[in-house]
Amino acid sequence: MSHQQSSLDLLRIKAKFFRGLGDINRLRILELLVSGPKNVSEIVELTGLSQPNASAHLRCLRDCHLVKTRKLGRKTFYELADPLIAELLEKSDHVIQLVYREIYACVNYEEDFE
Amino acid sequence: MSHQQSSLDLLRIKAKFFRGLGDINRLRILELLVSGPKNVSEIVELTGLSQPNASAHLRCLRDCHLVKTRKLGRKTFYELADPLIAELLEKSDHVIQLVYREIYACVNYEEDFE
DNA sequence: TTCATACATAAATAAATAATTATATAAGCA
DNA sequence: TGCTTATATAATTATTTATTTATGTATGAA
Repeated sequence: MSHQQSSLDLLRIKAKFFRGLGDINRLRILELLVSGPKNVSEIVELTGLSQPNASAHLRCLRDCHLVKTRKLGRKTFYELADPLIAELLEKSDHVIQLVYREIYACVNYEEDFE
Repeated sequence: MSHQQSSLDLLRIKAKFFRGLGDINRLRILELLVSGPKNVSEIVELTGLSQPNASAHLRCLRDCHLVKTRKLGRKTFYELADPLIAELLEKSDHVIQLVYREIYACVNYEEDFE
C-alpha cells in the first residue's frame, strides 16, 4: 500500500546514518571506538568535550545506529554497532584520499604558512 | 610545524564529505548520477526540487567533492566525482542494511498501519 | 543512609543548513 | 540586437543541529 514511501524511508535512514558521520567530534569518537569500547568518562577525557556534549553526540551516534551500548555498573560503554562500521570508515578514508588528493596537497601547502 | 593540526583538518574534510551525504535530497541526486551525468534541468525534473534548491544542493555536493561538473553550451552537467563514490554508496547500503535489519522490519511493520 | 561518581536529560542559546522568492548572468537563437 | 533558456546567486525565512549550563537519576562505596 504505502510501498512507494518505503524507498523514501530508506533514503531517510541512509541520510541520517551519514549525518551521524558528518560531524568532526563524532568522527573523533568513532575513531576512538575503532580500537575498542570506551565509557563516557574515557571519551570525555580523550576528546576534551564537555560531558553533556559528549553524551549528546553519543546519543546521536546511537540513534544513527553507528554505536551500541553496554552498561557495566554505573559506567556506560560505547562500541561500534558492527565491525562493518570500521570497515566502512576505512573504505571511506580511501575514497576521500583519492578524491581529495589535490586538496590534501593544498591543505598541506597552506600549513607551512600558518 | 602545524602538523598536529593536519589530522584535525583531515577530520574536518571527512566530516564535510559525510555531511554531503547526510541529506535525503542530495542522496536522491547522487542516486540519479550513478546512472550517468545529468544536467540541472534533468535533475530538477527528476527530483521535483525547485531549481534554486537543486542548484544549492549541487553546489554543496561539489563543495564536498562528491560530484564534478562539465559545461556544455548553457547546460551544466553534473557527474560523480569518481566511480569510487558509487562504490562507496553501494558498500554503505550494504552496511546500513545489515546494521538496520531490525529497523527495516519495524518500518515495514508500521507502514501497514498508515 | 549519606556521599561521590558516572551519566543522562532539559532548557536555553548559538550556529549551521535548507528552502523559498526574487534577481542576475551567460549562452544560444530569432 | 533582443528574446528565451539554463543555471547561479543573493536575501530572506524556516528548520535543524551543536554547545553550554544547570539539574536529575542511578549505582556503588563509606
